[in-house]
Amino acid sequence: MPLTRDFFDRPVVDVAPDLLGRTLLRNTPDGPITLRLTEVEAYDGETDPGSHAYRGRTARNAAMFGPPGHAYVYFIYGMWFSLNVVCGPEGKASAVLLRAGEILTGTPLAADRRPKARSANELAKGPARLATALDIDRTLDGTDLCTGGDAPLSLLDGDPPAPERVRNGPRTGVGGDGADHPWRYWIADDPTVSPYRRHVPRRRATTAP
DNA sequence: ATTATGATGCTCT
DNA sequence: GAGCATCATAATC
Repeated sequence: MPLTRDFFDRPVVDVAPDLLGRTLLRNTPDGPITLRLTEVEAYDGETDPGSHAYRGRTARNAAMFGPPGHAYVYFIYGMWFSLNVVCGPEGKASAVLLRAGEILTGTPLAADRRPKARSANELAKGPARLATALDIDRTLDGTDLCTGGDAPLSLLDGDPPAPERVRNGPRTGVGGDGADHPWRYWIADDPTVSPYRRHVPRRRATTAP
Protein backbone atom coordinates (compact mmCIF):
# COMPACT_ATOMS: atom_id res chain seq x y z
CA MET A 1 0.00 0.00 0.00
CA PRO A 2 1.24 3.51 -0.79
CA LEU A 3 1.86 5.89 2.09
CA THR A 4 -0.94 8.45 2.41
CA ARG A 5 -0.83 12.21 1.91
CA ASP A 6 -1.44 12.57 5.67
CA PHE A 7 1.69 10.55 6.40
CA PHE A 8 3.76 13.32 4.83
CA ASP A 9 1.64 16.22 6.15
CA ARG A 10 3.48 16.26 9.49
CA PRO A 11 6.60 18.03 10.82
CA VAL A 12 9.55 16.92 8.72
CA VAL A 13 11.54 15.70 11.75
CA ASP A 14 8.66 13.34 12.54
CA VAL A 15 8.32 12.02 9.00
CA ALA A 16 12.04 11.45 8.39
CA PRO A 17 12.68 8.65 10.95
CA ASP A 18 9.29 7.16 10.09
CA LEU A 19 10.46 6.68 6.49
CA LEU A 20 13.20 4.23 7.48
CA GLY A 21 12.36 0.70 6.35
CA ARG A 22 9.72 1.92 3.90
CA THR A 23 9.73 0.75 0.30
CA LEU A 24 10.56 3.02 -2.61
CA LEU A 25 9.12 1.64 -5.85
CA ARG A 26 10.55 2.85 -9.15
CA ASN A 27 8.92 1.70 -12.37
CA THR A 28 11.66 2.24 -14.96
CA PRO A 29 11.08 1.77 -18.69
CA ASP A 30 12.89 -1.57 -18.35
CA GLY A 31 11.00 -2.79 -15.29
CA PRO A 32 10.42 -2.20 -11.58
CA ILE A 33 13.07 -1.68 -8.91
CA THR A 34 12.26 -1.66 -5.19
CA LEU A 35 14.45 -0.35 -2.39
CA ARG A 36 14.20 -0.43 1.42
CA LEU A 37 15.17 2.97 2.86
CA THR A 38 17.99 2.84 5.41
CA GLU A 39 19.20 6.46 5.61
CA VAL A 40 17.44 9.85 5.30
CA GLU A 41 17.94 13.51 6.25
CA ALA A 42 15.37 16.18 7.19
CA TYR A 43 15.47 19.74 5.81
CA ASP A 44 13.11 22.33 7.28
CA GLY A 45 12.49 25.18 4.84
CA GLU A 46 11.16 27.50 7.56
CA THR A 47 14.02 27.57 10.07
CA ASP A 48 16.92 25.64 8.56
CA PRO A 49 19.67 27.49 6.63
CA GLY A 50 20.75 24.13 5.17
CA SER A 51 17.48 23.83 3.25
CA HIS A 52 17.25 24.78 -0.41
CA ALA A 53 13.99 26.53 0.44
CA TYR A 54 15.32 28.65 3.32
CA ARG A 55 15.87 31.70 1.12
CA GLY A 56 12.47 31.44 -0.53
CA ARG A 57 10.93 30.02 -3.64
CA THR A 58 12.91 29.76 -6.89
CA ALA A 59 12.43 27.90 -10.16
CA ARG A 60 14.53 24.99 -8.88
CA ASN A 61 12.85 24.42 -5.51
CA ALA A 62 9.23 25.09 -6.56
CA ALA A 63 8.15 21.51 -5.83
CA MET A 64 9.10 21.96 -2.16
CA PHE A 65 6.36 24.58 -1.85
CA GLY A 66 3.74 22.26 -3.31
CA PRO A 67 1.68 19.53 -1.63
CA PRO A 68 3.30 16.91 0.64
CA GLY A 69 4.09 13.45 -0.67
CA HIS A 70 5.51 14.74 -3.94
CA ALA A 71 9.11 14.41 -5.17
CA TYR A 72 11.69 17.19 -5.20
CA VAL A 73 14.59 16.21 -7.48
CA TYR A 74 17.60 18.49 -7.96
CA PHE A 75 20.80 18.39 -9.99
CA ILE A 76 24.06 18.84 -8.08
CA TYR A 77 27.82 19.03 -8.67
CA GLY A 78 27.34 19.09 -12.40
CA MET A 79 26.56 15.38 -12.66
CA TRP A 80 24.27 13.94 -9.99
CA PHE A 81 20.64 13.96 -8.96
CA SER A 82 19.16 13.75 -5.46
CA LEU A 83 15.64 12.67 -4.50
CA ASN A 84 13.59 14.26 -1.73
CA VAL A 85 10.02 13.88 -0.49
CA VAL A 86 8.09 17.05 0.31
CA CYS A 87 6.63 17.13 3.86
CA GLY A 88 4.40 19.35 5.97
CA PRO A 89 1.49 21.45 4.74
CA GLU A 90 1.47 22.96 1.27
CA GLY A 91 3.30 26.28 1.30
CA LYS A 92 5.69 25.25 4.10
CA ALA A 93 8.67 24.01 2.13
CA SER A 94 10.19 21.08 4.02
CA ALA A 95 11.55 17.84 2.60
CA VAL A 96 13.35 14.60 3.45
CA LEU A 97 16.44 13.66 1.42
CA LEU A 98 16.44 9.94 0.63
CA ARG A 99 20.14 9.13 1.12
CA ALA A 100 20.55 5.36 0.94
CA GLY A 101 18.79 2.03 0.84
CA GLU A 102 18.93 -1.67 0.16
CA ILE A 103 17.85 -2.82 -3.30
CA LEU A 104 15.19 -5.49 -2.79
CA THR A 105 14.11 -6.36 -6.34
CA GLY A 106 15.24 -5.38 -9.82
CA THR A 107 18.85 -5.71 -8.72
CA PRO A 108 20.15 -6.45 -12.24
CA LEU A 109 18.55 -3.25 -13.54
CA ALA A 110 20.14 -1.24 -10.73
CA ALA A 111 23.51 -2.91 -11.27
CA ASP A 112 23.43 -2.04 -14.97
CA ARG A 113 23.13 1.61 -14.04
CA ARG A 114 25.85 1.35 -11.39
CA PRO A 115 28.70 -0.49 -13.13
CA LYS A 116 31.29 0.85 -10.68
CA ALA A 117 29.57 -0.57 -7.60
CA ARG A 118 31.77 -3.28 -6.10
CA SER A 119 29.01 -4.94 -4.08
CA ALA A 120 25.23 -5.00 -3.84
CA ASN A 121 25.45 -2.86 -0.70
CA GLU A 122 27.04 -0.04 -2.72
CA LEU A 123 24.31 0.16 -5.36
CA ALA A 124 22.33 2.83 -3.48
CA LYS A 125 24.79 3.79 -0.70
CA GLY A 126 24.52 7.57 -0.96
CA PRO A 127 21.98 10.01 -2.44
CA ALA A 128 23.53 10.28 -5.91
CA ARG A 129 24.08 6.53 -6.08
CA LEU A 130 20.46 5.92 -5.07
CA ALA A 131 19.21 8.26 -7.79
CA THR A 132 21.52 6.70 -10.38
CA ALA A 133 20.58 3.11 -9.48
CA LEU A 134 16.87 3.93 -9.75
CA ASP A 135 17.14 6.01 -12.95
CA ILE A 136 15.88 9.17 -11.27
CA ASP A 137 16.31 12.59 -12.87
CA ARG A 138 14.57 15.94 -13.01
CA THR A 139 11.76 14.60 -15.18
CA LEU A 140 10.44 13.11 -11.90
CA ASP A 141 10.54 16.46 -10.08
CA GLY A 142 7.11 17.17 -8.62
CA THR A 143 5.64 13.71 -9.19
CA ASP A 144 3.16 12.31 -6.67
CA LEU A 145 4.62 9.46 -4.59
CA CYS A 146 1.28 8.49 -3.00
CA THR A 147 -0.27 6.95 -6.11
CA GLY A 148 1.27 3.48 -6.13
CA GLY A 149 0.45 0.98 -8.84
CA ASP A 150 2.12 1.74 -12.14
CA ALA A 151 3.15 5.30 -11.25
CA PRO A 152 6.79 6.01 -12.13
CA LEU A 153 7.76 6.47 -8.50
CA SER A 154 5.96 5.71 -5.21
CA LEU A 155 6.57 5.19 -1.51
CA LEU A 156 4.98 2.08 -0.01
CA ASP A 157 4.59 1.07 3.64
CA GLY A 158 7.34 -1.59 3.78
CA ASP A 159 8.99 -2.95 6.90
CA PRO A 160 10.04 -0.31 9.47
CA PRO A 161 12.79 -1.17 11.98
CA ALA A 162 12.19 -1.41 15.73
CA PRO A 163 12.46 2.12 17.18
CA GLU A 164 15.59 1.24 19.18
CA ARG A 165 17.37 0.45 15.89
CA VAL A 166 17.01 4.04 14.65
CA ARG A 167 20.05 6.30 15.09
CA ASN A 168 20.41 10.02 14.41
CA GLY A 169 23.22 12.53 14.09
CA PRO A 170 24.45 15.55 12.12
CA ARG A 171 23.73 15.73 8.41
CA THR A 172 26.33 14.78 5.84
CA GLY A 173 28.01 17.56 3.88
CA VAL A 174 26.00 20.33 5.54
CA GLY A 175 28.02 23.27 6.87
CA GLY A 176 27.38 26.77 8.11
CA ASP A 177 24.47 27.54 10.42
CA GLY A 178 22.59 24.40 9.44
CA ALA A 179 25.33 22.04 10.61
CA ASP A 180 24.12 21.64 14.18
CA HIS A 181 20.80 19.92 13.59
CA PRO A 182 21.05 16.14 14.23
CA TRP A 183 18.57 15.47 11.45
CA ARG A 184 20.25 12.54 9.72
CA TYR A 185 18.49 9.27 10.56
CA TRP A 186 19.65 5.75 9.75
CA ILE A 187 19.17 2.11 10.71
CA ALA A 188 21.90 0.93 13.11
CA ASP A 189 24.54 -1.41 11.66
CA ASP A 190 22.89 -1.57 8.25
CA PRO A 191 25.56 -2.22 5.57
CA THR A 192 23.87 0.01 2.99
CA VAL A 193 24.14 3.23 5.07
CA SER A 194 26.64 5.71 3.59
CA PRO A 195 29.72 6.81 5.57
CA TYR A 196 29.42 10.14 7.38
CA ARG A 197 31.48 12.96 5.87
CA ARG A 198 31.89 16.34 7.45
CA HIS A 199 31.27 19.42 5.34
CA VAL A 200 34.42 20.56 3.52
CA PRO A 201 34.25 23.93 1.78
CA ARG A 202 35.96 23.59 -1.59
CA ARG A 203 36.88 26.06 -4.22
CA ARG A 204 37.53 25.09 -7.83
CA ALA A 205 40.89 25.90 -9.27
CA THR A 206 41.06 29.60 -9.99
CA THR A 207 42.36 30.88 -13.27
CA ALA A 208 45.97 32.03 -13.27
CA PRO A 209 46.63 35.58 -12.01
C1' DA B 1 42.54 3.66 7.98
C1' DT B 2 42.15 9.07 6.49
C1' DT B 3 42.69 13.04 3.46
C1' DA B 4 42.95 15.29 -1.02
C1' DT B 5 41.43 16.39 -5.68
C1' DG B 6 39.31 16.40 -10.44
C1' DA B 7 35.07 15.93 -12.79
C1' DT B 8 31.28 18.92 -14.55
C1' DG B 9 27.33 22.38 -15.06
C1' DC B 10 23.43 24.50 -12.95
C1' DT B 11 21.62 28.12 -9.72
C1' DC B 12 21.64 32.12 -7.40
C1' DT B 13 23.90 36.68 -6.23
C1' DG C 1 31.68 34.34 -10.32
C1' DA C 2 31.19 31.41 -6.25
C1' DG C 3 29.44 27.61 -4.33
C1' DC C 4 27.26 23.35 -4.33
C1' DA C 5 22.65 18.11 0.56
C1' DT C 6 28.66 13.90 -4.28
C1' DC C 7 31.45 10.17 -6.27
C1' DA C 8 35.56 7.83 -7.67
C1' DT C 9 40.28 7.56 -7.52
C1' DA C 10 44.86 8.43 -5.76
C1' DA C 11 48.14 9.46 -2.27
C1' DT C 12 49.59 8.93 2.21
C1' DC C 13 49.64 7.08 7.11
